[in-house]
Amino acid sequence: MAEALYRQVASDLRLKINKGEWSPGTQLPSEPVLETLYGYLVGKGARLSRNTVRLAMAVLQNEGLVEARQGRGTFVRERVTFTVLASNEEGASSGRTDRDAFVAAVSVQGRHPEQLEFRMEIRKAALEVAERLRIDEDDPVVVRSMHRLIDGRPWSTQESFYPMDLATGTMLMSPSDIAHGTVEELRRHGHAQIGYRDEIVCRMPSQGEAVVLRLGAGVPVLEMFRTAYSVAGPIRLTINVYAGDSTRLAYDIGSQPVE
Amino acid sequence: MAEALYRQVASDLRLKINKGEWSPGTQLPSEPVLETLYGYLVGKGARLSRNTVRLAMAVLQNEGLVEARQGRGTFVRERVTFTVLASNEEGASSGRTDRDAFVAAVSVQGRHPEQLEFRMEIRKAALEVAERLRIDEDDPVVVRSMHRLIDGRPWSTQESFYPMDLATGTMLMSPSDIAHGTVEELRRHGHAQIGYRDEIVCRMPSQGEAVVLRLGAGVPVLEMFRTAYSVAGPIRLTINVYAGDSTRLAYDIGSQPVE
DNA sequence: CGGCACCACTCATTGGTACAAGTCGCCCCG
DNA sequence: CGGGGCGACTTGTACCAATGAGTGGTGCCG
Repeated sequence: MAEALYRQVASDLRLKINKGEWSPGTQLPSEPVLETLYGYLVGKGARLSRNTVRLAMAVLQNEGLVEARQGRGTFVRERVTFTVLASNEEGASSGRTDRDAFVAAVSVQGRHPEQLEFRMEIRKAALEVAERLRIDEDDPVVVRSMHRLIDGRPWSTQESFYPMDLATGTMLMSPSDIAHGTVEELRRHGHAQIGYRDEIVCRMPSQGEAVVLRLGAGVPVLEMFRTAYSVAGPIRLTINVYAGDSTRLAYDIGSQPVE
Repeated sequence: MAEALYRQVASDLRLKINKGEWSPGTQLPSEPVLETLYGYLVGKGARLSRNTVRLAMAVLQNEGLVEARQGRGTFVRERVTFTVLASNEEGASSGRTDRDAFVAAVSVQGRHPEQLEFRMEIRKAALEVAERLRIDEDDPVVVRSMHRLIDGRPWSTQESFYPMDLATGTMLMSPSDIAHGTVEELRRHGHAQIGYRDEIVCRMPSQGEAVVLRLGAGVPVLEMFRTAYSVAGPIRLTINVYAGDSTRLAYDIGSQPVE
């Protein structure tokens, strides 16, 4: 066997998509059509079985190239990306809120931002949280979380973790948004932020994430762990999970040339 | 229908893996065994069809949780991650080479680094390259590329693009490694690097990348575009493609607390 | 003329079968 | 005792069939 039939079909379809022969949004031929269309691979006038065609489509879906909608058809996926400049957020001088920062950044790129489902709760710290905040596992932490949307599409989830001893007596314990922002609120209580470390990984989404972010098959997520520090140590851990197909993170390091 | 059978099977297997009931490296029950094992989902004493079981396994493979090897079995995937501190590389003071930086960073984490397949060629600039180097599409660029391995496993590919006018007359045109490093070589020719911008995206690998990096199904890649600047403008674009399941990028922004 | 029912088409799920191909160990034969 | 062959077991590929379920348009009926 030279190469599996379904791989040949997938490769040919992939080629057509990458060459722009089928542009984003285009509907692919239906499965029965593809059966006869690629029948020549096994013989003149022959047809492929439906399973073989579906295996090929599964490959492309897992690559995030196409998206199947039951009852409608299969379409070339189209996604626009939003760039997050992650290196100059949370400037010491700014009095703007986190919300404002997000709204401003998105609006500049000509999109419509939204923040949803703001929640505050108290949880026991998981291992990856405890390690970064330098507390013990299962120590209580304050969690403030939300979802973000761009142009009505789910884009990212955010969870911020604060050590209990820092949060007590501050507005961080309030179950609503803070007008002047959490960074400023912590500063007012003697925990001025001096910097942060971002750790970035990519992986396939969990089931829950796929639902919340409305990710199709074959779309990975970008996960960012931001540990913020005061001079005394960690004051916050923020975990952002971004839809991988519509997010670009940017960091400016050192000096940038004048434009 | 409550939920598709194959999804129920996948969910249950996923749960067992995540709970650590099956640790990394463990062999999963074979397909025929799973058919009977989960037969109870459709009725007492019943069996699932092999297709259903295989669909469930495909889900887990696409999530990067397990890895099937023909003739052997299906195994819980095990991967260790390597962290790249991307924010303090290429310091102006260091005389170290790029190679040394990689080797040192990996060795510190107790692993064995390798660099392979060094190549130099001249190509026409693709759009994404031309935009960042601020040259015209199809302008010639010097490309220097390599693969990197950790503990004998492919880990990342790197391609560095230099504008033709900067590279001519420098060692960048030589088809071999530069002892003092490319940053230093450019500085000697009047193009001192003052900073860079990193852009990070994640996506599913192309077929070629999956082969070169030996990625199993369901493993995404992290792609980093690093545009380096002198005071006059862009002097280099480096594109790194990392195996997503074994890479963590880190950026330190602002001050870090003293340890 | 408006709304609803139905049909035609799409992909989704599940069942079955057969054979190919890779891996490994056992057993027999030299 | 050593080595090769064979067989058992694994996943991979390919086919067929039937039914479920979502979408959209057409046309009939009130």
